[in-house]
Amino acid sequence: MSDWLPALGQAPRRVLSDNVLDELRAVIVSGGIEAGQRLRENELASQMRVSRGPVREALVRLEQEGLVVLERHRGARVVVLSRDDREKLYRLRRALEELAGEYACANATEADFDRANAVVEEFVRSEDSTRTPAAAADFDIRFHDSIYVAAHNDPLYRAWTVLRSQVHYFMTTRMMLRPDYNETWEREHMRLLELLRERKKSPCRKFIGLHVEGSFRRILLDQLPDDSAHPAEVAHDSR
Amino acid sequence: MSDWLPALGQAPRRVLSDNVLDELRAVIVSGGIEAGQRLRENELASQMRVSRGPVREALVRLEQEGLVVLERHRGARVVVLSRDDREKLYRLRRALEELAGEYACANATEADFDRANAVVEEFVRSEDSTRTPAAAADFDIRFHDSIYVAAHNDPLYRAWTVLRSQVHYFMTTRMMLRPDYNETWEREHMRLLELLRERKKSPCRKFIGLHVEGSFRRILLDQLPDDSAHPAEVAHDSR
DNA sequence: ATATTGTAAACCGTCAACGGAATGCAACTC
DNA sequence: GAGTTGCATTCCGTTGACGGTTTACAATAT
Repeated sequence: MSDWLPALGQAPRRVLSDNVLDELRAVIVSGGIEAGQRLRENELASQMRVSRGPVREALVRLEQEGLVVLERHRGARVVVLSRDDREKLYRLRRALEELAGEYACANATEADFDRANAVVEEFVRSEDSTRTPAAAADFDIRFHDSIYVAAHNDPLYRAWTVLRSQVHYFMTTRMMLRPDYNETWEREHMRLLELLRERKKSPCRKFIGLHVEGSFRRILLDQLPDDSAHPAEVAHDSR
Repeated sequence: MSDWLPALGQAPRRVLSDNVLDELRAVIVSGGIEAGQRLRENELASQMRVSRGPVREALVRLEQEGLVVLERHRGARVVVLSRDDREKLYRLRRALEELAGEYACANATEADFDRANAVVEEFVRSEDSTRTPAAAADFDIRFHDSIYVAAHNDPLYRAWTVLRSQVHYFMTTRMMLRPDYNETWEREHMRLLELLRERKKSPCRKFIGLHVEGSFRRILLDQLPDDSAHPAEVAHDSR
């Protein structure tokens, strides 16, 4: 076997359902579809110029990610997260991410840190005008995802996968960009990277706990006290 | 609307892929298929007398549960868990279950406790001769699942779903039934139920942490020091 | 004999059509 | 007129077939 070639990474082996999945997820987490709205297989399929097969597969995966709720013979709806769900979500996220921090301290490589750092730098370089809530949420998810990757912990990453899209969705739809958002974001995430590089588990865990809780509180406090912002709910079909 | 009927629970609305999923999961977690073995869609479909559609859907769900690994154009294999994976799995399970205990203290109803208790009683009533590793693992999973149910925490339950089958699989394939297994199992789980009924979060968290860690250690210590028990691994197709 | 290339079979991804369940609306009853 | 029942439409679950990728094997060259 000859391996003298300049390490060309393996060719991407994507299939239609992968694209459908990515497209649907992107649209939903960016707030492009109202919560509770029905997702008709035929509609999605014809709109994306594919058959219903790949769409069905993507919907099953989206259900696993918690973005979509499937009911037998009744079709799919975009998930509706109650305030209670969101609190539980963040409490769980905190527990997972504290663990991720510890594992990252133990297992992260320089390449891992570089990838995480690249996200921060891309955020800093990005134009102010592009800083919509959706864009900011994207950056945040990408950074924290890179921490889970750096943990090199498969079961943990799979658990994060179950929360990630819901967190992303939640952030996009409820984030308010305060004036000090950019500065705070940059500072906290760079500090976290420093702590990880020092590979001291306990301080990492504490910082991450505070960071996750803080971001949740910031998002919540900018909002109305209850769910009155979501008056539509499920209700009768709104086509 | 008349609702005078004696509360007959909603009819089960199952479809073929549900049955395929349950059947496949049951076979895999009971150790009926070797780790790393290929799962051919055609083979499964014809054996279960369904078309490939429901099989494909079940396989996607099994991948989400971590029991199966899908590779594009290459098909599905039963997952192979390394010792490292198993350690990470149990560390994560511990974190989740500690959380579940706290939430169960806050949210569990009497009906929840009854259901959990029913599992313990069924275990006690069961014949000694039926206590195979697979049967014991079933009981254990059922009990702990009822704790997660009692927590009334959807995101947490979904995270548990991602681990449950792997834990189940792990327990079945590696458990040794020591002479004192029955007594220990009964005692520890009844004690846990007591603590939950007292609704004191901190003692619950501590007990659950020790319980999960203890069961992991018991399983591991009865085994060989490394993975030499799994010599097959992936390797070339063994049909 | 070893390594490489060509070839055929096996298998997966996708599609389109069929049958059945669910939903909404109209007709009907009381 | 309020509530119920029947009906038609819509949509989902399932199937079988087709095309492309992968894998295993045989043929060829070195």
